[in-house]
Amino acid sequence: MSAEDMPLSAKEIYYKIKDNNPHLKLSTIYRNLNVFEKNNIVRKLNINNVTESYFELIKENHHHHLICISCGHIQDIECPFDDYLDKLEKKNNYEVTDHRLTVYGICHQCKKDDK
Amino acid sequence: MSAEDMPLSAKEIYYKIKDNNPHLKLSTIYRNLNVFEKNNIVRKLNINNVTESYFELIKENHHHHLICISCGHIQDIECPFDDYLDKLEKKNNYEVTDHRLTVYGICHQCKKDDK
DNA sequence: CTCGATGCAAAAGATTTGCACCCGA
DNA sequence: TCGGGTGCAAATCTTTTGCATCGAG
Repeated sequence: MSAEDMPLSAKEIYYKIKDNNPHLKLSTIYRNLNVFEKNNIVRKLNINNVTESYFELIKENHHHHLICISCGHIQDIECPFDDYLDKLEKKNNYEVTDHRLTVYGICHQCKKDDK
Repeated sequence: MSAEDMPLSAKEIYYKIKDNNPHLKLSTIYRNLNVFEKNNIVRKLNINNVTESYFELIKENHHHHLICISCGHIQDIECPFDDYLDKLEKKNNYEVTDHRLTVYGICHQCKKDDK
């Protein structure tokens, strides 16, 4: 798996790899992705109204996603939370382990194209 | 569908309804949920590491979710965003249409039970 | 009777799994 | 030779769909 910018679905990875590894099957990709996920190398993302899962390399910098509902483009956004999660944790008597923020919208390009 | 507190999966709805409506099939439930979703009566949720979709009634108050990864309990949390999304919109030249925040953790009860 | 809702069974699509095989250490 | 990784095919699970039927108006 290369240092891809954008998260990819298993099938996208499959087609991307196909040329160089014509024999690599989709099941193998899923198998490896699962191993990677268990070892915190990739993270699985679920996107609204999209049936397949997407996978992204876990980078050093914690971030979230801004997704164009028109073209499907995904970009990273900074985590806006400072002490919010600590407060939430205390307020609800939870031990917070993870959080996901996903913002959906229409990107600049798609706004233009739509006109 | 009753005024359920917690989001339910199609199957959970199915079993919940079964006693009173023994003939109602899962496919019908999916069909109705899809209609409800199109008409903004229910919202479909994707939860990390959970394969089925969950459905919640759309309430007046905009909110997000705090989910216990141990027992699966889901509770509403307030939306912490004030002008953040406006800024994000401008900064990225997006037209923001939706956003989801999901916080995962271990609830008080599960923390206790684990000991 | 007519139309929309539902039952029913099969299809579709994503993901997983069992088993056999192959290849490198 | 051994063990892990992969191919392959089938299974599994969720969700959707086509078609026939049922029932309220």
